[in-house]
Amino acid sequence: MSEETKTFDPVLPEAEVDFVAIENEWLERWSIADGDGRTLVDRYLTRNDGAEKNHSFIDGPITANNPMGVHHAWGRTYKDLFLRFRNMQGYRQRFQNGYDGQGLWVEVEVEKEKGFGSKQEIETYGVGKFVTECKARVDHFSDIITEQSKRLGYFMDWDDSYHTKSDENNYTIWAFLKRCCDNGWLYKGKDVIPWCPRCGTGMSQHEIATEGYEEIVHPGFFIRLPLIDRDGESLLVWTTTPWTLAANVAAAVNPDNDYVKVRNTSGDADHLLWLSTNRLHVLDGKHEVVERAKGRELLGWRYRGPFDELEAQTEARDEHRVIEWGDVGDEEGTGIVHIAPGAGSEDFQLGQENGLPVIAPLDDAGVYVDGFGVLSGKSVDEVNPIIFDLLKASGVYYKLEDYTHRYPVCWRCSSELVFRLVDEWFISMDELRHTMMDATRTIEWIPSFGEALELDWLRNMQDWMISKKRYYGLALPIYECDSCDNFDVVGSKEELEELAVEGWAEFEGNSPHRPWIDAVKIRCSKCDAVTPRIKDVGNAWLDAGIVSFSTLGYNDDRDHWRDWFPADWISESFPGQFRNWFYSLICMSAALEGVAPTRAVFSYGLMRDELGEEMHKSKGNSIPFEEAADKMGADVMRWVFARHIPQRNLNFGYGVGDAARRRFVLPLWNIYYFFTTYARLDGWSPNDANRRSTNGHLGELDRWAISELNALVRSVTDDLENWRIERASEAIEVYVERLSNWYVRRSRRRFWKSEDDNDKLDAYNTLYTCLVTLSKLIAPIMPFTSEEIYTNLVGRRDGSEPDSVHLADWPVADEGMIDEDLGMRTNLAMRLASLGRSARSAARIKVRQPLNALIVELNSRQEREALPMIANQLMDELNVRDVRDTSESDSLMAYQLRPNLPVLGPKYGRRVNEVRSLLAESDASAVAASVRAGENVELGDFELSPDEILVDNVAAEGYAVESDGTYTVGIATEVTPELRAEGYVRDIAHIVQNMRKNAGLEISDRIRLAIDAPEGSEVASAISDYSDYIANETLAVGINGGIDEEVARDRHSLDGVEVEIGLAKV
RNA sequence: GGGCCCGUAGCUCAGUCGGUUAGAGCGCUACUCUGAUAAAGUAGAGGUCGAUGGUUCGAAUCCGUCCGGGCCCA
Repeated sequence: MSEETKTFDPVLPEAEVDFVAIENEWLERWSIADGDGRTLVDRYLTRNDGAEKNHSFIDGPITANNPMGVHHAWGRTYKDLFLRFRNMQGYRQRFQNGYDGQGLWVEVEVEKEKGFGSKQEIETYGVGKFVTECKARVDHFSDIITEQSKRLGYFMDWDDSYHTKSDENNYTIWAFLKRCCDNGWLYKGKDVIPWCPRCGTGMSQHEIATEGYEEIVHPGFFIRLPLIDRDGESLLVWTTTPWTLAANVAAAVNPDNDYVKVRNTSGDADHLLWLSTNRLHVLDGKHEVVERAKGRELLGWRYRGPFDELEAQTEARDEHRVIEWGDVGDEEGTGIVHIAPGAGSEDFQLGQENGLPVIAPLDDAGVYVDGFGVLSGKSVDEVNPIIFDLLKASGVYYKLEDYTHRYPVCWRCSSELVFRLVDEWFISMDELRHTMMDATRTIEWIPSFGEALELDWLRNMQDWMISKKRYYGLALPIYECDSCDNFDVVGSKEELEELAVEGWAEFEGNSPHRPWIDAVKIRCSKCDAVTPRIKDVGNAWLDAGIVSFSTLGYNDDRDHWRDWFPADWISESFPGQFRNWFYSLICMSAALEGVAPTRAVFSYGLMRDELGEEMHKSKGNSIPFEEAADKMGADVMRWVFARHIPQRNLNFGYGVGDAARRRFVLPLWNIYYFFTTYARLDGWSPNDANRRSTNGHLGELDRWAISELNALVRSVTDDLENWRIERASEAIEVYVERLSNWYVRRSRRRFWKSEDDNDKLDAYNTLYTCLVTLSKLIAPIMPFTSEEIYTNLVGRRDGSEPDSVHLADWPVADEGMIDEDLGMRTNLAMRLASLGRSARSAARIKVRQPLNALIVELNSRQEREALPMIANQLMDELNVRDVRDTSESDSLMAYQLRPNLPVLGPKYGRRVNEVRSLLAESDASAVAASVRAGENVELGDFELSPDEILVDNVAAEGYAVESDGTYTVGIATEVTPELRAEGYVRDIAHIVQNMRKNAGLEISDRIRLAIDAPEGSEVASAISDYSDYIANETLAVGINGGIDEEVARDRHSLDGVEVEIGLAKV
């Protein structure tokens, strides 16, 4: 096929184009294998395989527990677009997606499916079956997310996704834990954690913070704690959890607060009560204060506990005393707090600091253990009445009232949580903390406040509790000896095989999960006893934190690992990640290698609905990903994400999608549609002959478009290299807007009037270059639309260019094409044209009516010199015969003077105000003349140079004047008979154009015209004087030469003169 | 109690290394333009730039304090 016959495929106008259908077509085409069995995605992924330079990305694993929502699409868009950008730049990259698929979250969902309500039911069902189903669930949803991601246009090596449940991941964590153990960081400790008595499991702080609080009415229960060495005196304490009283060990006061001793003056005067000065209103009856004291004076006082007779109180019985705690407030209760270290998290901390005994009253089902008298064997939900009775009997009961507060509940079954003492395994942070903080400081945090957030967390973090008493998760390779106090940690599968003394055959062939792994036993390294693995599984953040090692072959290909570690960047939403993934990633990297796992962290905020409300399925305001993809399209969605400032929360919905479509996608498409429509009509294609400028040098407008394009390439590249995606996309949007509303609008006639073939070729060439380059710039953000445009313009015709925009090289700015002066004067032209239109509008003279002159007031010599170069554009744009600057027509303008503050301020300081008033009093036109002439101006004590005074035009005789504070234009308003005649002619041409369009004529159809105007009228003579012009404008081959088969006829009134026009197709 | 982010038009948000009359888009109103046409342009209406004190010739912008919203930690 010869070059001449190649043309672009027809393009649908925006009103008819179906972007979603285009996206689905591309998904299809991208997945079709070529002759070598490779799809376009394959070719994209391997594009830079031989490249020297690489750019390493490590994916934070997505929870494969449910289908992904639009909020995931947000984060995945960032990942995809930065990967695409670097791929086009030629960097060798890894395209490995990650799936998080171990831990309680998965268990919970499977339990829901099965209708399980407790751990017991899992045991009964069979741990093996249960774990197998957990794995199946993860596989199921990772498949779904993979398909969803493809729909988003996310190009990844989907067959190579890593899974945190994989053997490799689990065994690499073993190696990490072994290292921790060797360093002496791993230990077994106790902690009091929130616990669901019904489900029999602990809750992490994270699980509670997310959704686990409800308004609950509890007893607000006041009791007396009689003081041992102060007869008749008691501490008054208050609690909302009476069941914890049996575990009471101490009472806490704030040493800085004020306390009082009071006597009841209206009733029972026997008991003197101590409480906070600010809590006197909680007392029943009338009271008098008999003593005042600071909290610190109460410290050490011993008291009799409410349940001292219980066996469980043996250790604490003689220890009950008042201790200090700075967090005790006086906003609720009595200002004296009952402390039960075995039944409250803060109580436990305080107990540890004060060396208090710990009394743990509950078993894992929330039932009192032995040693609690009548309470033993009773559930925590049923003991309140018993406790009230017991304390009434012992005389310390004071009063009971209802108290409503927010209290943690189980996010699964809504049971009220209790706090329970458990054995857990920890990694000590004492030695790691500083390594981690140093590593954090080497990372570039985007946004920068991320560093402060991470450091804040690291400063305050406690030791990492890594164990969980559950079933499906990392099998902690800890073997705790029953016979002595030793424990061993196994660092690899091979090591385990070597150490195994029983159960290996049973385990072999299975993943290192419960229950299979539990069959294997080793010998205690200290006493030789046969030792089983502890039952606990690992904290899920171990699974995600290890991936900078496990996915890069740390254990078996160290060179490969070194090639890709540390990552150049990672990216996740920041809420939560500072104490989760970022934390665990940094922790494990610091522990194993003493360095940061990544050079940069790019993070972003939360997605909300369009009203700023949190998205919830139950609220009905969440948007399923598929629905959004079908309704707004992936590209529009991605553009919304790209335009958003990442660190801010994103209010997302169909409204913002539609705004992005109208603001950016449609204008871009319109340019593309316009270009291809005319190129097809003219048979223009980008062959070698057509791609050369036949004029030798391009005109002002073309050079501007190219100059701005190169400036755009430069800034977008810089922005993307520095993570400023919102600026890159904004710059592209601004460019497209100006290309559309200045370049194309100003150039339209060049495409459809063949007055100058060379000029027309320049226009095609220029717009072609702009569109092709734009398609590459938007390729990372909008993979579908860019591909559609690029392949039509380039991919299917030019063998020297890649056939897909996703295989194209990222454009490099040609600095030589960037002309700052040209940019300045085009901005000036746009500004002056806008002011000119405004002036016309104010004078109510439409643009179609030619006028004689536009006078402009400029601010610098540079601008005055530029004016002749943009005069033609202004004449055309504003339909005026002449453009002059005020230096040639002083008398037409009046002046107003303003001080140039940025110059004067630093020079004169507070005396600026004197200059201001002197200027106001001066002879404005005389000063303006001096400024214009470049002469200094003397005002009072000041001698001001021309650049220190700004001159505005405020009025003009016979001119419509507009000013924007920087520039002023005046447009001559006189309409001479000659100008009026030209106006009529343009009106008629316009009417005919509309008739052509309404009659359904093609743009290139020739016509015959019959125009009747009253004889002797100005309109009639204008028509005959300018018949050539009318014919040329409307593609008429004859006017008033008689017409056959008329297709349109219309009557119009021009200045009250009736004109009738008939039109026929040739 | 501590750390961090945010507060600008009816809505969504730019702007903030101090500078003259604080902007855009959407929405509303009027007018104009029209061979990209369900686009575009011009104008109007709409603001205590959260409050307050300070620094400065000059503060939406810098600093202090406070208020409100949010995230995290305790």
